[in-house]
Amino acid sequence: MSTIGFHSHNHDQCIADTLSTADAHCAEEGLQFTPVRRRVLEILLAEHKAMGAYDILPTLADEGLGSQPPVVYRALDFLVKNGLAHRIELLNAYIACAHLGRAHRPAFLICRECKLVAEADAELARGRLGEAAREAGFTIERMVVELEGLCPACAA
Amino acid sequence: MSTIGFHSHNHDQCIADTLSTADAHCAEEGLQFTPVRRRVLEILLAEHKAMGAYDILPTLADEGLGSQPPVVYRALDFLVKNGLAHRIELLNAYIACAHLGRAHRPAFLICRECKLVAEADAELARGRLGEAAREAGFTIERMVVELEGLCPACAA
DNA sequence: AGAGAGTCCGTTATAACATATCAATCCCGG
DNA sequence: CCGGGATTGATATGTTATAACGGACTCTCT
Ligand SMILES: [Zn+2]
Ligand SMILES: [Zn+2]
Ligand SMILES: [Zn+2]
Ligand SMILES: [Zn+2]
Repeated sequence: MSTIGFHSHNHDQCIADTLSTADAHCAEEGLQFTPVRRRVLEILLAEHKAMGAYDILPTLADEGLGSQPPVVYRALDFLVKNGLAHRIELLNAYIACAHLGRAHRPAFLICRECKLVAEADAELARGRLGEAAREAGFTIERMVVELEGLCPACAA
Repeated sequence: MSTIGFHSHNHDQCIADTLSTADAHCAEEGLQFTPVRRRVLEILLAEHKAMGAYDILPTLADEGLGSQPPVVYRALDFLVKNGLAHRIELLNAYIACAHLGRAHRPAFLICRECKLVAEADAELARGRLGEAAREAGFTIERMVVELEGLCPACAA
């Protein structure tokens, strides 16, 4: 799994691909990909950066899609629950999933300088830590792995 | 490194040891371990659970040690900066360090049922994930590893 | 002693993030 | 057409965190 986000790429294509994959996924699963939900995903997709709920809200409001916090939080809950977006705990913010369609346990690389967020694979972290948890009798239900630091561009 | 928190242990001793280690550490480093700061650490030490700033505040207020949010946040910042406590991002809460004095990169096992938090070693997670970050050109400055699940007692 | 710097603390106000609740609407199968 | 489930609208509130300013104390240098 690559760490999309720090690599330069055709981002318009990246957006289009993700949206069509999301459409297909929701159709398959019988999920209602409503205008609010779709637009929130589009807004998140604009950049590979995390956005707070209150960053998203004004855009939604301008477009007449709802102007109160619950509207955006409900949409974000839907996206997160269905794997279309992820919540970044370190930032209290949300980001579109960069690996839509592929089952994955995300880990995040967060640049403290430019705020870009790349998505990597947390399975890579599980090995010995998973063993340690098992030895402690702990049942892992959710892993949060977030690495803060400097992306290649900002380190240079 | 053991995962203190889920094991039964002499907790009064656990508290006393940690406080005296903290006293010694602050003396060595020339840090001012003021009454507010010490009391906040004591409050955190009462249980191996994470507490929010606003859980701590009333106790402080009752004792005349400050009744406004900045008081407790400043104390928590001090404790976290100096390694005497850790912030749990998943819970927006704080916990006393269970491995005071030993250099460590903590990972947390958080029971969603009883809210106990155990501290394990995040180095265990670094191996292949660290490689992946390096390949992406990402410089890790801070790791947040938090595992939510069920502790042995609650799983039974 | 007095001036200046540094650190900590008290206080007010506000920012930022998130949810509870209830009513209205839409949509689809029976 | 009707009923139930999901979604949305709207108001209010709850929770977490910081900005900003001034006062108290201590230490140091002159
Ligand atoms: Zn892209
Ligand atoms: Zn960067
Ligand atoms: Zn620790
Ligand atoms: Zn438990």
